[in-house]
Amino acid sequence: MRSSRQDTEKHREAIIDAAAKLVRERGLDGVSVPELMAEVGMTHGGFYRHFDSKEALAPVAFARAFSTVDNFLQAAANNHPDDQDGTLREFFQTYLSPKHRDDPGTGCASTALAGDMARATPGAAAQKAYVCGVEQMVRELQAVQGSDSADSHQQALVTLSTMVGALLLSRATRGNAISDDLLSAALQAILPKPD
Amino acid sequence: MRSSRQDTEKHREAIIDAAAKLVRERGLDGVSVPELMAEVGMTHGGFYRHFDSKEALAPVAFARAFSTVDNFLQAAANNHPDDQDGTLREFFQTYLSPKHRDDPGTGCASTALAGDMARATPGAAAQKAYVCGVEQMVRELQAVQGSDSADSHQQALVTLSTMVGALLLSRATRGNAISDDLLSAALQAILPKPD
DNA sequence: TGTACATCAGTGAACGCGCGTTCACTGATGTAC
DNA sequence: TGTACATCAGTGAACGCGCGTTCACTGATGTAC
Repeated sequence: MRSSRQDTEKHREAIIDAAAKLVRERGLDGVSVPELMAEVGMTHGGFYRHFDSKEALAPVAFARAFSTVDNFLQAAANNHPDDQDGTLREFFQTYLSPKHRDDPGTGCASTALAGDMARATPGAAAQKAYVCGVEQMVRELQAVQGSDSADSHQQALVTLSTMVGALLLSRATRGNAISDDLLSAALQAILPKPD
Repeated sequence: MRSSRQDTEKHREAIIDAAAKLVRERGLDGVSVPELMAEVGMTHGGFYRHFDSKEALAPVAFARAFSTVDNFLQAAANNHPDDQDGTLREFFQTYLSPKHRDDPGTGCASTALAGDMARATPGAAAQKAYVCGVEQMVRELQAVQGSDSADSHQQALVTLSTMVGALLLSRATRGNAISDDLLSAALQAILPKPD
């Protein structure tokens, strides 16, 4: 029954990947250990060979969850080399799309986990991972959005707030007209103005 | 042991008030029936004289939770009669304050419940109450913020998104420098420009 | 390279716990006369 | 207004359930020689 070291590492990665997805979809409390392990085709007992507790998994899963949104921005940047406006445009359009709204499991962790972190114990490892992810997202946004003005940090914070707020409200109101309106209104507001 | 009709109604209101507060602090899943009833000085069994189930309480508690933020705007309006800019200024300052961040139980329901509703079953009674509350908040914001332009509805949606996003991210990053920065950056961005 | 043995990844039954909910019971309230 | 009785708000023990976690066990993997 014992797995090889390679398989063990693969299993650990699979657990983290599954947790990163499920945690964004349902929150940490919404994912049980048996359920998580079933997702990767194992039984619950094995979980504790990889993590001391469910709590110990949280920061690792959160950090993994944040790596997805990086891909959003990087993909946009790759599609528009040396074109910051084009990069931003694609990034914003992807972020504030019905597709992203309807698929939180593969989407932005800042938005998906914000509600949980707002209630988490400040200073816990999970929150540290979350704050780290948000700060990195602000830095990346700031770098692409404009290093020209002195208040580019503030600008990035505002843009992120609008994005997170619109996406979360859009998810929360899904099935109603206002859900789409929130996405398109926010997109209009943050899209770089054409010259 | 039987309560009078007056007392019964008082108890029901106390349960709803307590639920409206606790649900904003910890989410619906974070509040147990025994805990809720203890908050109003009763035992859990009596809960089911007032509500068929915990699920049936949710929309009622949510609707109650939304009445608080109305007071934010109305209080600001009362302090600045016939002064929309002054009203908005006070409203935004109150909303994006460390005090509001640190006290979700008495604060805006749109923000406090957004994370839970993003994961709720669309169309459920709880979500209907939430959507209703958000729509009313947009309407009120639109009325105060400016009926001059044709896209005042869009403007209200964007402002709400920024407010909700900034407040939620600020809560989620509490204890870190970025938490205060998010509030002040968003406040700067949405405050009406002095003439 | 083969062999003997220790290691340990994963299994699944079992634990204590708190949850939402039920229900027999109590006794003050409300009603009928 | 008084009295007899039905009603029903609230109590608290008890239910089944799923949770996080533990642990004896299995047997393939890794290691020592």
